[in-house]
Amino acid sequence: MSKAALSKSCSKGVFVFIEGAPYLGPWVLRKGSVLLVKTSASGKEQILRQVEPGEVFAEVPIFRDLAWYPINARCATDCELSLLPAADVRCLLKTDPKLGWTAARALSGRVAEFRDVILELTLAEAKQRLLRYLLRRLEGRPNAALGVIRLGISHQDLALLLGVRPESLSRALTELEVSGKLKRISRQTFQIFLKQISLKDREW
Amino acid sequence: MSKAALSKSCSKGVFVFIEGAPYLGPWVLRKGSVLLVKTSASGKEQILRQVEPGEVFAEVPIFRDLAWYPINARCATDCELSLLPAADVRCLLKTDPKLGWTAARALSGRVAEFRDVILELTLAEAKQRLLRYLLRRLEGRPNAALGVIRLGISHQDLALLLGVRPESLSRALTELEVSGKLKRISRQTFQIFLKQISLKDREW
DNA sequence: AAGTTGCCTTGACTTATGTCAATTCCAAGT
DNA sequence: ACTTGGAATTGACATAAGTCAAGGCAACTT
Repeated sequence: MSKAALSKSCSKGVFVFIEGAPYLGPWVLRKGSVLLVKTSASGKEQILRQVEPGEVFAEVPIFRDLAWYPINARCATDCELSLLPAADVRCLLKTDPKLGWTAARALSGRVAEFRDVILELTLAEAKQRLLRYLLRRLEGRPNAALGVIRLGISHQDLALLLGVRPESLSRALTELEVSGKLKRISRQTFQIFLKQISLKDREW
Repeated sequence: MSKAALSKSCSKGVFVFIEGAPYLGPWVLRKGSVLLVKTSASGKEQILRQVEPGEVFAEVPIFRDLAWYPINARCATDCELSLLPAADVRCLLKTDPKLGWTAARALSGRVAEFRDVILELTLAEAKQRLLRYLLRRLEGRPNAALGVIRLGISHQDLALLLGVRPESLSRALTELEVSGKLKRISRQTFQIFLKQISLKDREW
């Protein structure tokens, strides 16, 4: 498999690509955290996805034959990335037909993810969304019982991810702290008190 | 191609399948309108997609190996449907490797759709969402210039689709009528005055 | 035709979240 | 240790949308 992956380092705040830039291919995030952001004509922003190390992003245009990246990708932290050149990927997909099936599996996962984001946005309110985000972050970790989270993303960006204003996020955090569901250790670190979290907080 | 499609007729309001029911396979909508609905634990509902004739739905579980339908499918009107049995579809996908590629294309379209729904929900407010929905319905039609729309969906369901309460939809409609952007001909039919619609209404 | 039923609409009110300005906090650099 | 600038918080207020209750309209039944 001659995957000619092109490596790149980006520091915090830098855009890996912006909306409308020529589509070079999907990226693999090796280290750090990347945010996929859409900016509206009126200047509002929404973060569609927080990419974790090991994940692939910007793979959809491969299948839709788009010549441009449809969104912006900004580094939330210093990052290390690899570009998988579009031509190579397309070639690979043609030669090995089984990869089509693999791709379909991956994309169906993305559909499910986005479906959940939609439900989250419409069925839960801001405070609950924040709590559920923190819980999800806990689940992904090995020592989930401990209940300590390092955000790894600025409050501003987290607000965009949750679809609220930074001020609202700030208020939601203090409310959760007052109600005993979490404790702020530092701006980036929280302790979550799982015992104080009811089923209603976890469910839609 | 031995597609053993199983035909079925459903009348308005009937569920084609409900969340948690054993996964039989994807469906093709031949006639009518089907709504894919998620119900939250607290009883709130959100419509994820309005399926139009000719479209396939509930295909994601094929690729995710789900044994149950993850959402509800309700007929908004009397419908005619065909079931594509899961076993047959899986078999077909194995024998013809090119289909994996086709499936990936279809799924990437669904990802883009859902991405747009997320942006719509977070970047536009209710009145604008309604107007944009109506405009989208116009575009899909041959005589788009005419500017007349038949909803084909109850106001209640449209509200769920837009992620608002029926009352809010009602108010949004009257506001759009007052501002001269549309005229209610009947409860189901509207005339859209394209000249009165600014760029801002169309953009995010 | 009158009555019934199920939507849709309207009105009055509440609540969540947005907005904008003023601080305060914190971390990086001098 | 001090300075400084960006980020986070807080307060006061505005507004979109939700809630609940009442009324109206239209289609169907008898």
